[in-house]
Amino acid sequence: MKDYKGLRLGLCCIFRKEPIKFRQITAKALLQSHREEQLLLLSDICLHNVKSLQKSLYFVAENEIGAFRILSPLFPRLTHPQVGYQLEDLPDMEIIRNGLEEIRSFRQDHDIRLSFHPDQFNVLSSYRDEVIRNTIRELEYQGMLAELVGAEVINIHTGGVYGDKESALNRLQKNIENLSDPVRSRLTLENDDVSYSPKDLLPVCESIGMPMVYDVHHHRCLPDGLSESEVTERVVSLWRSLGREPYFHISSPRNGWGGRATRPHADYIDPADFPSCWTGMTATVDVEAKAKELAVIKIKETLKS
DNA sequence: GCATGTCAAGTTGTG
DNA sequence: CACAACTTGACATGC
Repeated sequence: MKDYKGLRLGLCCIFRKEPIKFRQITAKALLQSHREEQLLLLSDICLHNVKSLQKSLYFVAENEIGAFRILSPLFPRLTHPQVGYQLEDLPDMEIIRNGLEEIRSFRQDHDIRLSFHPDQFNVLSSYRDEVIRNTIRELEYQGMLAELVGAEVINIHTGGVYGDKESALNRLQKNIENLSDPVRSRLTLENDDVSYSPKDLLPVCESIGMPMVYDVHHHRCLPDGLSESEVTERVVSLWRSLGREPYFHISSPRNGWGGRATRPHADYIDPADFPSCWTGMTATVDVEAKAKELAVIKIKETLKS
């Protein structure tokens, strides 16, 4: 049984070199077939993706990577209004469920931290009922999956401001209260690079006991007067007060810090971008870099020396 | 084979 | 005002 003390690095969703692929399908493609055929196709893809997730965890364990972010469309189009489905509808449902259970126990035995990061369409601060409804449906799907595979975190961004941040944050809090327990207990808020900084989110998170995922790259794109070590300290005590391990994100800009286009992610992490106050800490750091597993392994080596 | 356009969904900032 | 960016890629189509 692996037990991570100190920094635990996380891999996000997919691989660059390692031959582990996830399959996809669009609603448009599905709509060309009848329901029975759709479900056969979807079953194939879901089964393939569950096997790929198993392989991902084997790779992660072998390379002493401590966390893995599961890509959102693991079960593609599950909540789509026209072609959506339930696990029970899939012909291979039993093998799929067994696969998910195997993932859950492997994760536990190897102390691998699993997370979800729902897409940008999930906005709990929206003033539109339809957006909220769709968001909740998607979050509930990810919550159900999180239960099945033993994932601990469902991390989202706050979303829009709509010209009035305070009202938006109030709507966010109200909508969070109405989530089911599997979702609410896993939900985390991440600071973004255009609207919500740690200074905006920390008071909310601290008041409702919601952990905050600290993305230091976003913080550098959207400075708020708080220093990185100040934010780190508050984020850490927030997670610890909930008895959980803190969660950070790191990435490097593809085009350097000088120009305007700092947002796109680079292939690797520049060690100089890694906050010095994080080293030696017991925490998880997801590595958001385009070279994926290669970037995680590389920064891991660098941090060791 | 390989290059290219398309994919459910929201919001913001840029050109 | 259209479009890219966001965590980004995979797939279908056409040459």
